[in-house]
Amino acid sequence: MNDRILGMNSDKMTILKQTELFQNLDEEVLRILADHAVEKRLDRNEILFIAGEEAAGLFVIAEGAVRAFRTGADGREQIIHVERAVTTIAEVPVFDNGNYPSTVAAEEPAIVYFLAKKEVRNLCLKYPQIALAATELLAKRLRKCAELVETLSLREVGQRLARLLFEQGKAEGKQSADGGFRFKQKLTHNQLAARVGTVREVVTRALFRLQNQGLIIIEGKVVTVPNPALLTSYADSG
Amino acid sequence: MNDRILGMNSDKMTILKQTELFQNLDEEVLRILADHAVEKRLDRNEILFIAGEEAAGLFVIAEGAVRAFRTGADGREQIIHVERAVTTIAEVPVFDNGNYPSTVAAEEPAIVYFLAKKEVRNLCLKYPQIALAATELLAKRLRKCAELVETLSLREVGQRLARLLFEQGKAEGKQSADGGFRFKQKLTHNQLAARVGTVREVVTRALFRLQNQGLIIIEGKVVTVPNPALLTSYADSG
DNA sequence: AAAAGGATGTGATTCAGGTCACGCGGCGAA
DNA sequence: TTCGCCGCGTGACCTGAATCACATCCTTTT
Repeated sequence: MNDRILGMNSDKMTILKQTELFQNLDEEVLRILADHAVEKRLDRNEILFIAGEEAAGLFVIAEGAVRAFRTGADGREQIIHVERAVTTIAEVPVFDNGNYPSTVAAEEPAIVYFLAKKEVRNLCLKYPQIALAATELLAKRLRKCAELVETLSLREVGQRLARLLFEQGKAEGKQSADGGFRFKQKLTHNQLAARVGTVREVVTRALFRLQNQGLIIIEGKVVTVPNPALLTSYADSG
Repeated sequence: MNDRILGMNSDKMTILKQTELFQNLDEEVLRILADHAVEKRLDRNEILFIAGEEAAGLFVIAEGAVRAFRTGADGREQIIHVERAVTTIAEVPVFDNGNYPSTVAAEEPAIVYFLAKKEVRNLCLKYPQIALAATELLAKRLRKCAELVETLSLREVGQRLARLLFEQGKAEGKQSADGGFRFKQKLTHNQLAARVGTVREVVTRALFRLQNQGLIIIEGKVVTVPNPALLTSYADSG
């Protein structure tokens, strides 16, 4: 039993260690942190917390992926960002002492560890590197968020979609010999819509338009971007 | 001369001291910081830096106000946030080492102090309270930004406008006896449009609709919100 | 006080994108 | 294998918003 607990916690420790926030902590501290981490498993689409709820702490995504989103009056979701293992989520309320800023649900089945706000703050006071890491993390998030604002406000759906596909390609895609991307699309049109800020039908149509313009090729679930540069330039202007 | 410089710098020091980021620093450090701060005056609408430019450091807004925005292909501006004296701006690139995430221009004539990235980072390493303050600042910004994303994506213009007016009222407005707000609108329809993510004409019309629904009363530049609760509830749902 | 330049109201028009309503095909559960 | 749920494709339609084009109006400048 003791053995099992130790085993579990060293698992947790190795997870925590992979986190941008806690990577610099030494063994001892990690162990303490791991001892306080409460594990929770999430089914796909299970909700972890809801925007506006009082925030007790943050979560480490140990396995799987989650999405942070806001829900409109009509039930439509706008995804703010998606995070996959291993990262933290819900740092914002830990540092600004507010409620959860968005709803978070499992995009894929996930395992998360809960860490109380107080723990994390204490750590920050004691180990400034964490605070530093946090600033970097938050700054990156903020940058992305500002970009999202721009595209939502200033670009049209086709362009937003183009950008998303480009990013997916760059991240997951292999370069074809000629410099093109090719990757398997794991998202449904509905999911794409939620990221791009629209609805399913519009995505379907926009994808066809992109194809007709020769910017992408879709065969089943496989997306090919023959000329990534063209795709971005489309995303950025007209 | 020496005297004058000292005078100027103690001015700067008192400004820096009012900043969320540097408020906890002691005299000595503030003095060093002030010595390195380069002052710059901005006319209304003068541009301080442009999105995508390499970022050399952050700015302290000593006087006036600036807006951070993104420009669309057609030249339309989407304001991300507005900051007025005394605060810092452009912290993001200091902490994540990227370029400036948005363009910043003077909303009102302004005086700013430039602080090199390196300075600020060194301070963070030496005085963890700054890093802590930075996390709080960034977290707040991020929260606001996420809210902006939500309204842009999920609410319509009338609602966004309603929310903006409500916030203005809450911030600048006096409570009438009956609990209503009343304040002088300092923004033109164009400026409102840039914040709310639309164009002038649409703002004009949306304002009339809000009036017809009895949510606000506009007399010249004076806006009255008879029932703030009604206004928010409109902003949040239907 | 005249001129110039914003700021504002308003109609007409166009259009992207959201809504509805189906049909169809695939895939997993029973 | 069959049933039923999703995910996808599509046409018809509706509507919020952007665009264009003017006509005031109000300040600010000269």
